[in-house]
Amino acid sequence: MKRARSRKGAPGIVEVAARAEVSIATVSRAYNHPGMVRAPTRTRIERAAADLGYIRDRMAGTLHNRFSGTVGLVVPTIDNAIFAEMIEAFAQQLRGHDRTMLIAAHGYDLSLEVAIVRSLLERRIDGVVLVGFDHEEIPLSMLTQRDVPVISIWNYREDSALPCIGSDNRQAGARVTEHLIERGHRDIAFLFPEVTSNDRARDRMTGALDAAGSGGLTPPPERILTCPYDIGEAKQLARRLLAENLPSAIVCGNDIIAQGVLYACHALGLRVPRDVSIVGIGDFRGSAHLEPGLTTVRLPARRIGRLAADAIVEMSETGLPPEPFHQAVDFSFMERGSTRPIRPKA
Amino acid sequence: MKRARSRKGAPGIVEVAARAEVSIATVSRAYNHPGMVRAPTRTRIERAAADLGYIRDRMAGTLHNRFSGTVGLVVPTIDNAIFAEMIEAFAQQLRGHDRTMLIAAHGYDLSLEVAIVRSLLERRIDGVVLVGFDHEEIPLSMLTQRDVPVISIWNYREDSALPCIGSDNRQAGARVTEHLIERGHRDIAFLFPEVTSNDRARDRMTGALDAAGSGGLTPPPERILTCPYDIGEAKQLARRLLAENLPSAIVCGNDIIAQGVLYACHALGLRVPRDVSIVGIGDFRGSAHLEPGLTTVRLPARRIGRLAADAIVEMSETGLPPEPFHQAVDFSFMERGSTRPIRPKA
DNA sequence: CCGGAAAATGAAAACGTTTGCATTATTGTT
DNA sequence: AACAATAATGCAAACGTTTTCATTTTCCGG
Repeated sequence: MKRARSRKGAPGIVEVAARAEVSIATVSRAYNHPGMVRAPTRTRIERAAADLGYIRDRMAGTLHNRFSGTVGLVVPTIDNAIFAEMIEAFAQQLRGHDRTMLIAAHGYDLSLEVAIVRSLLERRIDGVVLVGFDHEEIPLSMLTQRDVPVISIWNYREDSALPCIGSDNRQAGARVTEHLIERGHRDIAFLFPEVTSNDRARDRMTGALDAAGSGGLTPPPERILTCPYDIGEAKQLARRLLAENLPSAIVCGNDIIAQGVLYACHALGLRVPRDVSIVGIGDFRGSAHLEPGLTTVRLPARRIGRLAADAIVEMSETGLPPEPFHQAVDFSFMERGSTRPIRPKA
Repeated sequence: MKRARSRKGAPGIVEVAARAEVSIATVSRAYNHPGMVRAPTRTRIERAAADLGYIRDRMAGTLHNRFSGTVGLVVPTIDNAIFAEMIEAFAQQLRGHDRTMLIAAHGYDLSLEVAIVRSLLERRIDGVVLVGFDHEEIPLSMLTQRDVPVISIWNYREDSALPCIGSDNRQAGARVTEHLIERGHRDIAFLFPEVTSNDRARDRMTGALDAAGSGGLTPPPERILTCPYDIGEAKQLARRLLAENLPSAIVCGNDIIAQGVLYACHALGLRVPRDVSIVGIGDFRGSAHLEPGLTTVRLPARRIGRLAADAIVEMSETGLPPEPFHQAVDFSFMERGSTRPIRPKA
């Protein structure tokens, strides 16, 4: 049984107006268009508000305005090193714009996204940021029907239907693979997460495999493995792979998998990079400090978060698509200790 | 210049009511008290709503109700392995209660908390969850003045002023230290994060040092170091410590520091646990899979998140303090490969 | 088939703001 | 000092719901 709490000591705009001896309209303006009210009046109002401990009710305002000052962020998961970085940067940048973040995770279950977007819409968000390009049709149409700005982040495609801010994951996958090929590696294994309904992983894998092809390599099926996003499971999978038939190098779909693989090497007494080279993708916090440091590609998570915040706020204010519509944010290749050149076997 | 977007195709309750040929009151009831409207009517309404693509505006309802269905979570940072786990569990559990999470991070700057709490209050949250016990007076009083439920999570004290759900960090600190002492370690170094305005770290350190004292140890000042929450910096700090004057064991304030220390050992060619034992606190994702596995204390992050969600929702519904007011959630000691017993030097 | 109780529905008044329009105060100009 | 022009303020009508109270409909036993 719900019991409504009494609105004990919460003064409203009316109380402030009374105390400052002005109308509520003036109080409202003092907050929303400070330039419109004379300095002395404003001071009186500020004083009154402070005395009373007034906190305005933005929800009430939202009713009249078109804007709630709240932006939705929908991610696969919060509990992920590199998303977390992006999320934090996004939230912080939003605060700078006097906006608040509503966040929800769907755990890679796209069908959950519709419920989530719906719930966001019920809260009258000013915009939504989604991760990647794989989405169901319904949530997208719900958003466009209501003219709520949407952007896709993390991945980049020059021809995406949604405005996007992110790195080209195909290139990232290609980059690390090329690095290995350039160094003379020919027997390369590929460990990627499940790619269904995950365009980032899919693009990375495509990029990696294409690069292999361009390098004259055709990795046999047993060299292409699906691996969960989890250090422990990656480690276990890698142990089997490494024990059976050691490749000369391993391309990992992300740094977490790479970390698992590296630990598997430690556990098996294999030396990295002497016995096997490892590359990751992402450059998670800590990847640089592994022993040896992980060769990987740095995805600028914080930058993407900040840019996304700026873009979605601007879109909600102008009502226009962002400029540029497709924004590629550069990644950088980080060569560290986990890879080394090999002489091709004669 | 702001340009208000037109409310293009967004039907309101009025449109639904018209199409279903009932009054708006009935539509409202169909959503909020389904039992109150006859099945055929309800079906007509649902049909109409679906046809129109109606999404209710909870903000408008909030105006009349006391509740917004939104709960605030204020954390030091989102970008932290173990908080992220808690956050995700919290958000998920909230969704189960048909609530949404507003989250904000203050980056260990408590003075920011007041701005954050204020901003939450402006959004009419139904409750706030804070991390730990170190808080400024103002945000707390703002909350109590408005009768907004608050709970503190993560840490536990049987006499805290705020209701709390968390583990006893003093005990956690003591537990890992005792483990080392029991195994014969006498020269123990302590690496803890800055403890000002961080009661969790402070309690862990207190616990660790107390345990040392009870074990007859009085660690000299050069064995007690302050270490940032960062793998790289911890690694660097540890390199110096280990090179100068090797202790037989190291107690780390959290698993991130422990990870840095472990990498420092690898880098220096020290074998763990042969040359030095390491313990952490937290049991972050991945700590089990390090080589060697990290001996640590598992703090049940997800459980805390879930319990917190349940508690804050219940408080907002009943208006009563939670039961129990002080909830200790057990941690478990995880003995793994990073520690070993030593024979005391004769 | 009726009367009365119970259940379902409707009409209208909130909720706390913002803003268009009307009104009043303040300038600056001769 | 008087007048227009302009700036500051107030009044009252939104905004999209929920809920109270009154009214109508349904249900049921006689």
